[in-house]
Amino acid sequence: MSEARKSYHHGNLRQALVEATLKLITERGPQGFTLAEAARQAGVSAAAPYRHFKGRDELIAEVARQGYLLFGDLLEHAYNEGKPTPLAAFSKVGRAYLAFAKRHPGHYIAMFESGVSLTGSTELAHASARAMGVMTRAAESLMAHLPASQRPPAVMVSHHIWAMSHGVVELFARGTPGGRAPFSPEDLLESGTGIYLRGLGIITD
Amino acid sequence: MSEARKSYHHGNLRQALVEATLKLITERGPQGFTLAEAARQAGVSAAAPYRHFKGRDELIAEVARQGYLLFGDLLEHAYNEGKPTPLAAFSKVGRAYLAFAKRHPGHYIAMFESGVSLTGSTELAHASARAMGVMTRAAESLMAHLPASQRPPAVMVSHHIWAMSHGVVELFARGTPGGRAPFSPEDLLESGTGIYLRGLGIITD
DNA sequence: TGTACATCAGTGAACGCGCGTTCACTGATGTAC
DNA sequence: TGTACATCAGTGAACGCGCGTTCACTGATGTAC
Repeated sequence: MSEARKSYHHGNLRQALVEATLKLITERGPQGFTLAEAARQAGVSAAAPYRHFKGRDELIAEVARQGYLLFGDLLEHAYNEGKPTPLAAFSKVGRAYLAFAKRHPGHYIAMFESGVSLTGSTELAHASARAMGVMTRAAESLMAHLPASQRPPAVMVSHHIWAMSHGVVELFARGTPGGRAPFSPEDLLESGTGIYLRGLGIITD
Repeated sequence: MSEARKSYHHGNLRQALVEATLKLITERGPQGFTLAEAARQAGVSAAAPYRHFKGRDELIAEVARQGYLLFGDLLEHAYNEGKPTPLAAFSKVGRAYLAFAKRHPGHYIAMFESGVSLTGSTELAHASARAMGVMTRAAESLMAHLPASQRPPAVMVSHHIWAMSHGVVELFARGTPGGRAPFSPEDLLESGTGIYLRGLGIITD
């Protein structure tokens, strides 16, 4: 990290700033990050970032954008077009959600806790919509064989799952409030969605 | 707000600072709050808060503490010792959770989004544990008549519900990410917990 | 292949700002006698 | 009831700090001919 540059030009400052931001956000939270500190970590003067970003907010938005892209990719990969079975694929998506939050906390925080506005940028909105679309598709194929009368809208189901996943991440996978929980985040999410799916009539035993 | 004081002494500066903090947190987020601004809103010099709090963090912790107390009271009241039925009481608790987050956003943010540490203060930890205890008791009485073999631990169930509630609040009841949702937060939480309870075997139809 | 020149991506100094915190102080209040 | 005095809860000035941002600048790179 922050090797002394050989040349006057950095080479890839834009991405270096993104990575410094990830590190800072992970260590100090969404507000502990400053443009000046990111520049410092990239081994560059405080004015340099302005060659690549309009300002602080645009840098965070870029981090969030990259986060949504990666998130979408991981969810797509986990879903794998619903193979081998819709239920197995759905479970994998849930696990992928939690794994993403744990392995990429900086991205997760930029996406969901930084106050970044999805309406601010078309690309951001698009990246976000794609990721959420995977969850909705997973819910849809899961319910394909339920009688229409007892089949709630797929978007609603994906929102339920999203809410529970996000709640587990925020309350139990991070440092603070629920910290002393007797169950791991993974167990909680797995058991929670299990009960939920039984309620939907998708699991019966 | 911030009436000119008549006297040299404020009278109730401590609580006035708490209220200014609530207002600031609500309007600008947990980090948009500053001690200096809170003092200004209370009509007092920037040094005055130090007569009542050691510093910024202690003021936020006090706001969180009051929040947990109020939260606990509201949940207790909603639960009402499980009357008229455990199921009805449980539903009321869920609605009370969401109502609290909406009606007292400043408290909610201080409690769950400010990074305040529960281990920092015994009183805080106690107030928090009491509020969560209500949810666990509600889950317990709800499951009292389930056969032991298919009855998950009450703490686990209350964590599931807590996670889903928190997720709904963060994603759909606040400004940003899920903003454009086709369902209200209330509907989402109601339908989500309904499906979950069916999965538990508490609702059957 | 060489050269002139435009453009790009940095620098470093400077700015104004608001914050958190400390300090010696002073006005107001409460209490002992 | 009056007075002396201790304590409490404010003031206001000052500090050091780091931030975001702008600006004229300069070294490095790319390109037309």
